Amino acid sequence: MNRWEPNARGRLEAAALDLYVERGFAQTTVAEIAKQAGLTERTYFRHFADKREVLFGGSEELAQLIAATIADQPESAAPIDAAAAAVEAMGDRLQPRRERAVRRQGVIAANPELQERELTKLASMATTIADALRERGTPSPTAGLAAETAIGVFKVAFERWTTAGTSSDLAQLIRDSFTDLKALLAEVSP
Amino acid sequence: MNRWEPNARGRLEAAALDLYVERGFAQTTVAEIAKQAGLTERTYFRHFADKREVLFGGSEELAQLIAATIADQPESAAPIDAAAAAVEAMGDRLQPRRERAVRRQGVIAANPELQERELTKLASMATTIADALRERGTPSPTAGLAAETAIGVFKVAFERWTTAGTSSDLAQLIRDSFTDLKALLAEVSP
DNA sequence: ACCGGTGATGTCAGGCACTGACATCACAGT
DNA sequence: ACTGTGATGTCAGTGCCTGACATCACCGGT
Repeated sequence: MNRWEPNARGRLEAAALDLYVERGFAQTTVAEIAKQAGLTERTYFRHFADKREVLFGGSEELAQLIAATIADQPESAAPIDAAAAAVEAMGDRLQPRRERAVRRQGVIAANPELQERELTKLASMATTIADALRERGTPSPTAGLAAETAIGVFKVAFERWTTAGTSSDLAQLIRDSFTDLKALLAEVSP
Repeated sequence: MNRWEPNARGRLEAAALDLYVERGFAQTTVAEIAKQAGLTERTYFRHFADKREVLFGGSEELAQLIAATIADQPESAAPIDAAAAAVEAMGDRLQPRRERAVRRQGVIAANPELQERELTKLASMATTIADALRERGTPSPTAGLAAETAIGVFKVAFERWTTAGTSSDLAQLIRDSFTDLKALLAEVSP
């Protein structure tokens, strides 16, 4: 194996997912992941900040998608609608990767440390949404609230998606969940 | 110092908060915390699962409060109202501890690892709320959505509370945030 | 007053995540 | 060929966290 084999990062991601699925997150060492990818432990830590991060690669890309989607919304769109559009766009982006997403989610569901990291990523996306809303003039507290709400809806829909049959459509589940939420808040006491 | 000095757990919590505030989370070792509390590192790890957990002591107690509050709601209360009552009860519980909460929040705000743990605790509370709602007959997806929404509101209100003046009332801020959210969703496109 | 059980603490050894410092290698442009 | 640049390797070290076992204070029974 040449020292300069291309795509070291991708090889590390693949090796890690395989090993985490095969023998579990806690039972896998970073040294093993690196070895399977034909690299050393030290190199792993040059590509990923810690043992968990290797499972959360595309986050920055999704953040960009969110920001772009909200920026593209017409001015007339209400903040919550713009936020909804952003998470729907995420749904569309994730849809083709459903099989990998399910596999990954299995690993995450089996390990609290990984769930913790996932929550961090979702919170970061909420921040991205809120910032993008403020960028187009939404008042700060409103933006935060809309973002939190949108991410809450996303979490519920994503959970439904990964545990449902192959044919389910994430973006549609997101729309359904939003509808549910509106009904929920409509029956609230004034 | 006697080996059996009482309240080892409390001493560890106090020592940890002091040291984390004084020199930062990363620059503090568990051994130092233990020493300051008159204990050994090994004993620290018998009381707390890891270096972060020492800052999140009252979580189980809050979970109980949540469950009890929701169980006490009249049957006529809508799910979202029951969830709101739960987070308001949390607000009342935290209000007397505001000073400590602000201090703690400063440490957490300065460290991503601690923010990660905080998100985990909040997610756990969302689960507690959802379970309590299901217990009183709320359909499962509705319960999850109401819980996520209530926690989202709590986060926004808590943020306002810790960054605002001394006189602010957390429970009131929670109610205000809920009102804001209703307004937000009322202007949504149908 | 002794005595054994019980639970909290101490001691010791070790694995593994993660980091800093420095060496080494492949490749690109000159 | 020469040299700079960036990715990788090597090495040593710190600190988090755990298992196994010893030790200590207290409590209840005798």
